[in-house]
Amino acid sequence: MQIEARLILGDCRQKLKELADNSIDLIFTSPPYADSRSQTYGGIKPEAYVEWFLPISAELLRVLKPSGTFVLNIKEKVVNGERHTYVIELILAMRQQGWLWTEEFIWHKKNSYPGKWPNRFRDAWERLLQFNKQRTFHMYQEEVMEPMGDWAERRLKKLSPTDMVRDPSRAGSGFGKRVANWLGRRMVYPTNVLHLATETKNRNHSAVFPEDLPRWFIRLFTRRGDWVLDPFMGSGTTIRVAQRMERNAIGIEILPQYFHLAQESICPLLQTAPQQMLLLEERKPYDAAKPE
Amino acid sequence: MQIEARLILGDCRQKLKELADNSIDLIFTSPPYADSRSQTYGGIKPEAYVEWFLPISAELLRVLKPSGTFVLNIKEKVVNGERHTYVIELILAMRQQGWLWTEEFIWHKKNSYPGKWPNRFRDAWERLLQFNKQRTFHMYQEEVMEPMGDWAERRLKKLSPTDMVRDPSRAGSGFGKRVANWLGRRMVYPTNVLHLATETKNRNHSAVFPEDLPRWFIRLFTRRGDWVLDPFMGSGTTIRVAQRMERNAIGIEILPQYFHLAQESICPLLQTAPQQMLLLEERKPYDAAKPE
DNA sequence: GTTCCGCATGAATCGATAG
DNA sequence: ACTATCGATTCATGCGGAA
Repeated sequence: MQIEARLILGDCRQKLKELADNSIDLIFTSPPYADSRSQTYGGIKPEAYVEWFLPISAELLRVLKPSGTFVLNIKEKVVNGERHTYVIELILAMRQQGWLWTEEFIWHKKNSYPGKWPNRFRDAWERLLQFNKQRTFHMYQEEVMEPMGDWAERRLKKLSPTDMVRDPSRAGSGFGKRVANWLGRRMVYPTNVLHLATETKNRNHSAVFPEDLPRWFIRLFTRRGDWVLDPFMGSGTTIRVAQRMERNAIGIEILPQYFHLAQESICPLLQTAPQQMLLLEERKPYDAAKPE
Repeated sequence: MQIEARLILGDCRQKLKELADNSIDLIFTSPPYADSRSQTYGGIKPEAYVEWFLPISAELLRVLKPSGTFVLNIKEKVVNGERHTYVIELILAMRQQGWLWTEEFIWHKKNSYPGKWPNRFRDAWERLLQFNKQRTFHMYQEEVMEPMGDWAERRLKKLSPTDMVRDPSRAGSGFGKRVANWLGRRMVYPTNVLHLATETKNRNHSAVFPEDLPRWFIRLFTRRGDWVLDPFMGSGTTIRVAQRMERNAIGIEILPQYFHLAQESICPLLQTAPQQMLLLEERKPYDAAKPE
């Protein structure tokens, strides 16, 4: 299978227009937060954030396949002692644009060390907003299953008669369990809370998120050969992971230094390639069930 | 110190008006979520939720001290495959009312409701929205410090030793022995992610949050003798915890059966008291800082 | 006294079926 | 078409009794 990694240097507000309609399976990105990276995207003020992002999300809506998913990693800043409202305003505005706000995952940053401010604690979580074009979309839940909790060891050792049939007599909240279904089962489906540590080892660039984060969503929402897009590539974490997982990937980055960093890490053998289109070798089949 | 627990049977939309301006230090509540408890508050439709809540939050703004805090436990439902927007619309509307949206804590529900669906995973978190009247408010951060170590895992299990004495439900359960392990360990400030399991033992009331949840916020935002308010008391978890921690408390509940449940659990010795004003005995001084 | 084990239960959601 | 009801699915926790 030919896997392609297409790295584009430039402003995604323009470059996205070059992508075809309905061509992307998963968009995973972490855009510059308000007021940061002021030299690149013009130092977006929190008050102007929604207005700035909407033309971009409109393009993303266009290029995403109807069966595809857009995952937006974002967290609002504190401004004047308050959490700013630009993120929740963005959700409302994107729904007006036609996006469906399917779910909000929480990324719990496990190793964020407690700090101290007079009025608040250390911020240890970020939003992962899932948007879709349609109510039905591709989701490969089995790919992200996790080992069952310890309780299962003893729980499933012996099944009592009531394990087979549970009375649904409890009005409302009762649910009939079929513990027999769990025999031989070692894995369970995850929840919408992700516990991942932030990566601290890489000193060349400040990684916005750990590789496990895009990996989890790429597993969940794409298969080999699908297309992954990150319009704010940064140093290329999403694209690098996608490429390793044998997904086609498109990354857009406005800052040359980040672009080159991404280029180096994504295709070390082609560092000097003048082309932005990098064709990688065919790879052996990738077993999604086996962690890398 | 005289500690008061005032339980009010009725609709908080009316009963809140009887409370004095600027008299409450902490409001901690979990209002009926949209479409639930339909027989009491009229089964608020998600579309009408904000309109329904705003008169209540206006009263809460009036009764809260300028130095006080309002913590709102809430989570949006899924409607037609999407997360509904009434919660984030409520945040925007409450800011228009004059509230400051200071912070959003995450309650990670370790034992979330089971289930399997083709397009989503189990919902394992809820919002704890912190609102204030002013940028400066009372916050006693040292009261919720935790031992360093597995602080990411068993966050709220770690209470100060004095709590063991003051809180009968904790004492004598083998819990005190572990306290010894914490002594001498370094204490750190927590983050804005709380890891707690829902309590499944309570059969009388269907929608209880664990006692550790109000306890944590009561410690953080109040001192002994302060006033705690829960306008949607339910079976009285918040008020019961507040009373044990020697805070004055006011609870309002519309459903007689919940009200009586609360009354019984909050003041077992005065079950038959016709009065809604319960005056408890004077207690010896409580020193939260000093372990015994 | 511990440890182990059985078991009920919980702010759920989807798709199909019925009115 | 649009709303109401129903069955199916699923995992971790703490209590209480037993070993």
